[in-house]
This record gives sequence, structure tokens and C-alpha cells, in this order.
Amino acid sequence: MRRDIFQAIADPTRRAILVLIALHAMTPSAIAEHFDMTRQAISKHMKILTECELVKQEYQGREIYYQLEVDIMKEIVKWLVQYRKIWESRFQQLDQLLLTIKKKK
Amino acid sequence: MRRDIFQAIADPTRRAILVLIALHAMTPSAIAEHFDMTRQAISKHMKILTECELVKQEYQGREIYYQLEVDIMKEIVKWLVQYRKIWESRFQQLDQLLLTIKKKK
DNA sequence: TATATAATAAACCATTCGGTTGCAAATATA
DNA sequence: TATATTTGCAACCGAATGGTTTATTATATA
Repeated sequence: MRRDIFQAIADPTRRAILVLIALHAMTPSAIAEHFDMTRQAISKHMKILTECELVKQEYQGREIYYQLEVDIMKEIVKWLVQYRKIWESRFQQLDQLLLTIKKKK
Repeated sequence: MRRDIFQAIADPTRRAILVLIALHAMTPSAIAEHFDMTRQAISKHMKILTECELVKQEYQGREIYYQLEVDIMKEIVKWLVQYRKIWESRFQQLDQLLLTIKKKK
């Protein structure tokens, strides 16, 4: 089942995890120490983040270091840009309207 | 209960609604025509979007026109910027490392 | 005024979500 | 080799989510 990135960042714990590992790669156990929940709960969050390719794993013996996938913003930015275009065209229309009103004066 | 903007945009229907009304203000009934669900379901989505201040209402008789709140991206952008800062510092560190290696050669 | 229309609210329901506990697998270490 | 550690997986559970249908409120209109 393909997860959605917007759903992934909807959870505040997952956003906090992203901020945490943005500084440097961390193991699930190390991450779990920063939260008031079990290691297994963190593990589930990491699975979702991995499925959405927001983080990537680096195996080192029996430990797994999770680190931020730098292309994280791609899809979010894409979505925002879509808006910006629509807005810009709206503002242009507004500008032209204001200009027309000015001329009529 | 204060809603979270990330949770609001997590739902694909709500994102589609935002794109739809970005073009021009629309009534709930008009919006509902674009989706395969009841007007009441759309109404619930509009309530959530309103609570998060992603849209604003404009009363016109018994009709309510919903339009995009232009400041929509504020919180999302704030979050992204927070990341960019962390990334940039990471990349700087990487740059300095590469520079140090170069000098050693 | 009586009726139709636009919208929300309330009650309900199946599914998903985010947590838990318990267990299994793989790797490190005594 | 026996034991401890790191991790993920499965089963379970209560709460939230996203839809439905039914009822209510407010405004237009015949």
C-alpha cells in the first residue's frame, strides 16, 4: 500500500522525528528516548516515513541509522507551486482591475 | 478544539477542494457537484478547512461562498523553512569537509 | 403565508490510526 | 556457545476519521 506524504507529515510525532534526524542520522532506540512512547511505536512511525521516502535507512551491524531523505520537500513544494501559480494569476487579475479603476478616475 | 493545518491537508478530498476554490469562490453545493459524495460530507470538510483558516466564508443571502485564505501557506512554509535552515547548515558542514580534504591533498 | 432551497448539525457506522504488549530474528559479546 | 541487545512484526484496543441518513434553521419565492 502506497502511503501519502501529506498523511505522513500530518502526525506531530512524525514531524518531530523528521526535525530530530535532520540534525544527524539516528537509530530507532535513540529516537525513542526523545519521546514518551515505546520503541515499537517509533518503529511504526519510521516504517511510514520510510514508505513515503522521507527517510532512508543505513544498516550498520544490528543497528539501523535513519536519516533524512533530502528530496523530502519535492512533493510538498510541487503542491505549493501549483497554488502559487493560481494565486499569481488571481493577483494579476486584481492588479488589472485596480488599474482599470484608476484609469476610469 | 483547535485543528492542525497538516491534518487538514492530509485528506485528498480537502486538497482537491482547495485547488478547486483557488480559481474562484464557490458554494458548498457547487463544490459537491465535483465529488462523488454528499453535500453534507463536503460541508464537514469545509468546516475543518474553515477552522484551520485555510478558507473563509462570505455570506450572500442563504448562500455561503467559500474562498481560499491567501495566507494559507504561512504555517507550511514556516515548517519548510525550518528544515531548509538545518539542511543548509548540514551542506555547509559538508562543503567545509570537502574543502578540508582538498587542502590536505 | 406556504413552500422550496441552501446550508449546517446530529446521530450513527465502518474503517483507519496511533498506541500498547508479546514475540521472533539477527547480530554482538561474555 | 550461551546470553544480551537491537530491531521489526503481529495481534489487539480505544479514539479519531470520513462517510452516510435524518432533522433543523434560515432565506427566497410562488
